[in-house]
Amino acid sequence: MADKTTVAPAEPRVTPKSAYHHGDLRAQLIAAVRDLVETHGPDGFSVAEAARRAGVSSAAPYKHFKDRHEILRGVVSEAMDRLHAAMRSGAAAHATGSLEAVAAVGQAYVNFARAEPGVFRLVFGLTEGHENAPDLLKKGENCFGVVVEAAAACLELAPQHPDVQRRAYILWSFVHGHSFLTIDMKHKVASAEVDDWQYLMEVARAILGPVERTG
Amino acid sequence: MADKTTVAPAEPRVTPKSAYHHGDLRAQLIAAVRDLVETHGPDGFSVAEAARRAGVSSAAPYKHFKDRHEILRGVVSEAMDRLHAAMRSGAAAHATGSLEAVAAVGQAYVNFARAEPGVFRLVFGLTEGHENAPDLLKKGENCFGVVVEAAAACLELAPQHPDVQRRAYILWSFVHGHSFLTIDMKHKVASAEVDDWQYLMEVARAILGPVERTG
DNA sequence: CAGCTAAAGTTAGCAATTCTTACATTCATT
DNA sequence: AATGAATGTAAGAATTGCTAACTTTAGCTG
Repeated sequence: MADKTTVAPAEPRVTPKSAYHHGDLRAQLIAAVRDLVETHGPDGFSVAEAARRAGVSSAAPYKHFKDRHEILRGVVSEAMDRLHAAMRSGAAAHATGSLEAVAAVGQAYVNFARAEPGVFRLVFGLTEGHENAPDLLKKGENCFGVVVEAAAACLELAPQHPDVQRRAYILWSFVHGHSFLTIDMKHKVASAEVDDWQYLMEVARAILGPVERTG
Repeated sequence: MADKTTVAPAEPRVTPKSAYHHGDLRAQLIAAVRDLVETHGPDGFSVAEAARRAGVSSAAPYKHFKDRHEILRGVVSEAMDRLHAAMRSGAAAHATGSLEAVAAVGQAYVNFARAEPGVFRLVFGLTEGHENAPDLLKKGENCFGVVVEAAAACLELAPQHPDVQRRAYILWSFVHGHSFLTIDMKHKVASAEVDDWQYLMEVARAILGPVERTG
């Protein structure tokens, strides 16, 4: 029944010839939910309100999504695609192997969190969506892969090297935590956007700088 | 009206003489909600279910809490007290000024997240509770204060020193991010608890180690 | 082009939830 | 004992998640 809809068509036929009943409701619902999550918080969202915004009845969404969680997963999936793209283009804006490239990946991450705190929180706060969604897990790992690649280039080691993996994870942890703390309680120390770059460079230098073997 | 109940009595008269109508419902509701949040996820909680578990009618909770958000805030407040205590006792278990003391604070943080992922997520994922709750903000800053103190002792500087603040924030970001990533997607790199200490020490060393002035 | 099928939408409705209002009970103090 | 405030219940309004049954339209086929 609703098996193929789980993964999402990804490309909604771009332009449906003559506007179905509605057009393509799926994308519009995801957009509406994204907006709701952003303005009213991750829990201040309802399928009914999303349907209302899309101009359809409250039962229509269930033709496209199994349940409310699947809609949220759709939002998360779309958001992760954008996050991934932002991270990649952040890295690409600097010389391969430079600390700046690493910092830029982190900056893209933080920028995303700042720009869409509600969605960001949803992406990483979704609990019951993650288990049944291997595609989301993979997208998460792809994002981590961008960090790994930048770190590997910086250390001039293979991405599979455990030292690279470990350091990349440390960097990711910092950026992830910084993003959350920033949007959560906008701590004084990390209030201004200007500070981000300084922080990111400092941490990248501290973690990737002098290679000291552990163990 | 519901002003004094915001902060919570903290000690509920210990043992009410002959069991009021109920005993002390407030603490029991918080406990029930904490359990629900832990088992069914942060969103899988309902006032009705909590009341059911406490053996009272579904309207009873509203005599103690203004609305469902205030109950959650109660859970968060209680959880932050425990987190704060754990962090302090973690630091106290090691020599003042040692890197181990810093790492132990982080370890306590991570342990909490692992032990109560649902509550942990609730504490830092609560959106509509934070604005109207300056006491929660303060408790959060108190937790940060533990990190600052440990870092200050380690660097032999005053806690107010900007260098201390900045480095403490970086450490906190890492631990915070690591905690989230661990419970979110239990990334392979950070699966075993044994790794925590190694990570924490490595980061503490990298951040607090050689004092290099920035700017 | 008629006609069939499946997709995509609607209306109606159930069960559950949040929160309010009005009422009942019990504690604690005088 | 009697009263006032705290604490509970019962009942109900509004909203939501989701299902069932029905209708419309798109797109294919003969």
